[in-house]
Amino acid sequence: MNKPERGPQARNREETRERILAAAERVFAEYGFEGASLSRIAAEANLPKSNIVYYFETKKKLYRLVVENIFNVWREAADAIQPDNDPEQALGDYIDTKLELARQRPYGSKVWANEIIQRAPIVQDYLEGELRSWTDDRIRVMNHWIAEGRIRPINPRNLLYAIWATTQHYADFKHQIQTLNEDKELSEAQWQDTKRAVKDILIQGVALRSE
Amino acid sequence: MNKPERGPQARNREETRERILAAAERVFAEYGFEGASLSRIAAEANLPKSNIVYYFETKKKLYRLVVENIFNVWREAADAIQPDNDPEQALGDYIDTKLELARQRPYGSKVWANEIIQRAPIVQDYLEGELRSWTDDRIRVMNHWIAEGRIRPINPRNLLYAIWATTQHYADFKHQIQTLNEDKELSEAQWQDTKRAVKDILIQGVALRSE
DNA sequence: AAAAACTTTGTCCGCTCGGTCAATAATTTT
DNA sequence: AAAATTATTGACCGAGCGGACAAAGTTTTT
Repeated sequence: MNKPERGPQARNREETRERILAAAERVFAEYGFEGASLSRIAAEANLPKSNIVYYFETKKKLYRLVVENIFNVWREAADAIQPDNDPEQALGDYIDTKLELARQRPYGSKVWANEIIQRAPIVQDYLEGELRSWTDDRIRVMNHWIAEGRIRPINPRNLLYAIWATTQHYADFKHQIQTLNEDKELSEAQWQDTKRAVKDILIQGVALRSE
Repeated sequence: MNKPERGPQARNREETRERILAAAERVFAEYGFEGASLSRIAAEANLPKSNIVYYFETKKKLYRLVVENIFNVWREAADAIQPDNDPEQALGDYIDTKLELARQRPYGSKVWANEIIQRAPIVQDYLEGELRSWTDDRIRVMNHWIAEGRIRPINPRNLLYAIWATTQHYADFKHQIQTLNEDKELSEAQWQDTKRAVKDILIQGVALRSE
């Protein structure tokens, strides 16, 4: 009856699950939910297809886990958006972290984008629950900043969307950016440039003119 | 031999093609290239599947036309980005037009997003040809503006990406925005707000501080 | 009005899909 | 070491896929 004794089997089980999840993130990102096939995911993970089904039961359940993963990562990135923090600093940190995630986890971002483009057929409940309350919290903070005259009175919702759009663009449209960069990945220096430019544009957009 | 006499047949032919293209835009947008099926497109267009094949031969060719359509619409939207125009006016107009397109042609935008997310398996040649030269032209204009000290010295490429990302976000992530808006479509007033806010953020981001 | 060209549509095909299942192998519990 | 549990895998299934094709209907050209 006692399972959680973490024998070699349990460890391997977790490793295999992670490997499948990583493969699934890549494949879902590049083909969308319907376009991704279990056999492609299996090939990517170097496992037979039946093994995937054994661990995750259905394609839909596997997909949901992938989507929830990226959402949770993003959620943590906004930790700095708190009433008492300096707005420009907090938003700058948020943008930095978000861009870093676009760089490190582009597949997750693409899966999310795909799911939303297709009108969230699988995770709509997530949007109406966790995403909505999380977003409302951040907007409340930004309204607080505006009330205190610490940033320009810009609709926080549109500001938030601008941040999301701009940062995630570097993941979702990575291929286009690369093509427009002579087919080369962005260099370290270009990433630094990008972070500076994005913050520059967006932060100056909300900063008080008097500064 | 003479065909272009535009009899009732020719007119009907064009109507049918347009109906299929419109249906295909919607279906490709919501399911991606692989997820979209010819039978779904056919059902959406109220035609038998064979008819689609008759007019467009293959799914791929039909898809390409859909993608080229939206690209051409977007291309025209940037007409105002010319060296002699006022930068803030020109960029503001571009943003306005781009947002209006996000509102009126969300499906086209979604198809484009899907194609890029999936690394442009069908239209890569387009990216390397028309998109690249078009983009370089705009960047040249913006560098000209910077050299003349008419906008802040922000990397034009990042600025362009910020504009694309932010405007297209309102099409591609329309469903998410709607969910965060109490499941209601944006009202006319909200669209006006959005246009103002987006321009406010991005234009203030490039505007000279001295103004 | 006969012939030619174009359009519409139903049927059919080989293939891949998500998922089931049973056989087997490996590990853990008794 | 026997029994029970967990993990791995190949064979298989009905369904839907993109597309080929031929028959029938319509329009245009002779």
